[in-house]
Amino acid sequence: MMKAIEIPKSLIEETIARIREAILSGELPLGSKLSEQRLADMLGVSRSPVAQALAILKTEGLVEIYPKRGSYVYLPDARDVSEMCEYRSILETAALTLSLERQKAGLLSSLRGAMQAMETALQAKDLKAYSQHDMAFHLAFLAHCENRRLEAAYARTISSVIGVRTHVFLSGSSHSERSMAEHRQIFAACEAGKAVDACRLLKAHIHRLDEDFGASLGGADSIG
Amino acid sequence: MMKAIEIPKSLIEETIARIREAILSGELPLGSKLSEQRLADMLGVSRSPVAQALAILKTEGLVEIYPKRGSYVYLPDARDVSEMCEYRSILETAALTLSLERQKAGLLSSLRGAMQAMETALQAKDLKAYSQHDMAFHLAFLAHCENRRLEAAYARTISSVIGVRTHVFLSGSSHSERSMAEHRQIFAACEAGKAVDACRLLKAHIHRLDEDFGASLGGADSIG
DNA sequence: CGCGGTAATGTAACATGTTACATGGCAGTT
DNA sequence: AACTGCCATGTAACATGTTACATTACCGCG
Repeated sequence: MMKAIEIPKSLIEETIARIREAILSGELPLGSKLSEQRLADMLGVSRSPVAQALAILKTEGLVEIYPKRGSYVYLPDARDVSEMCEYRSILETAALTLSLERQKAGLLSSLRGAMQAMETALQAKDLKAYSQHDMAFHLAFLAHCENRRLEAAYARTISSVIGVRTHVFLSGSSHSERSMAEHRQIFAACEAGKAVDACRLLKAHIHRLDEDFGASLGGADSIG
Repeated sequence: MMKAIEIPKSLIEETIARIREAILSGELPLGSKLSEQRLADMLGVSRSPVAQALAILKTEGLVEIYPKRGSYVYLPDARDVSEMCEYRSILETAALTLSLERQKAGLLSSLRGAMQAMETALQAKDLKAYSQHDMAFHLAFLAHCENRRLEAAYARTISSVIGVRTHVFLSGSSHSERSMAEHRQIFAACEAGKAVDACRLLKAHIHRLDEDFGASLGGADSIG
């Protein structure tokens, strides 16, 4: 049987993905200037798809646009990060509660898989892999909550969190062992069906980024 | 003292606002086809700003884009509306809780103002005004929660809710008196500082749209 | 030395031209 | 009548040209 030929994504989608990736990986540092023309040249496309991509990334909070002057990678201050974490924890605890009600078995199975991968990565000291599976752990709540709007909203907001986390990682203010322990606790609460406890733990866990970001500001004035 | 001259908004912003308004008012019915060219002609602009506007409206969930084929006003089914309401109630109850913690006095004052305006509009049987002040009531929670991300997320999501509500209004399945009573209850709970009760009432109130939408589907097959 | 004006440059906003894709109808074949 | 492929049309994706705005540096003048 022949396989369907793969339809190439639109240039805009591709451009969005590339720029987002560059920001999340730290290749385009927080606060750095983005010229449509330069980005277009780098990616080998014209300015149109770049302009549209930046407009979309703005709605994700990853890019700030100053009309006629230029665009910049977002540069959160402590308050921004704080609000970001609070918002994220609102979405994620809601998703946790719903998925525990609606797809508990599937949720636990996904969480278990992510946790095992995290343990492995931690022992191998592979921080990148750890980070990916950490993300998978959190995405599991969204994948099983049976609300596509909530899932989409989370996807839209999580990018900027990852961007901050990359920055924190690069500045060396992260604590993987504690993080791992917290994930284990959250999982245990979910398994026991204690939604309220799980939410409390999850909220505290998410707000840890706040502290780490503060530490990264104090430790090294790497931003700006 | 001279007043600052007003800077004309960008065409894109203006285009977004116009198209959004047309959808929310029912001028462009749910599910109807949108041609970039026709919209550009109607608004007297070129296709570029229209294309960008549609891309943004897509992220708000107001428009669906099928590559190379055309764009359409969103056409939610019962499940979509259900998820929309659930998502909205997640954001709004979170905002209620936060604003009660952080700016209780300001919140109560805004709520009171909105409620009085609603009463007046109800007595005058001015449904349009009622609807606007109803919206102001709900926005008060967001305005006082001190989390700009949450506020922005709400702004992005509320459009599609309004679009559905317009449809419900037009099909005559709305119940303003009951709505008014619910707002009074929510306000009372807030005033008493009973956040949990207020959230429960608010959630039920928001999900009322669900029922009304169902009724509008059954009563008249006006969609599609 | 400070100030006002101006010119140069970078930038995106916007318009428009070109291309490729999706669709529907129609004709030709059986 | 049914099926097949072609063509006409509508559509947006993308590229590029043009314009207007914002910022900066500089220069001449007080």
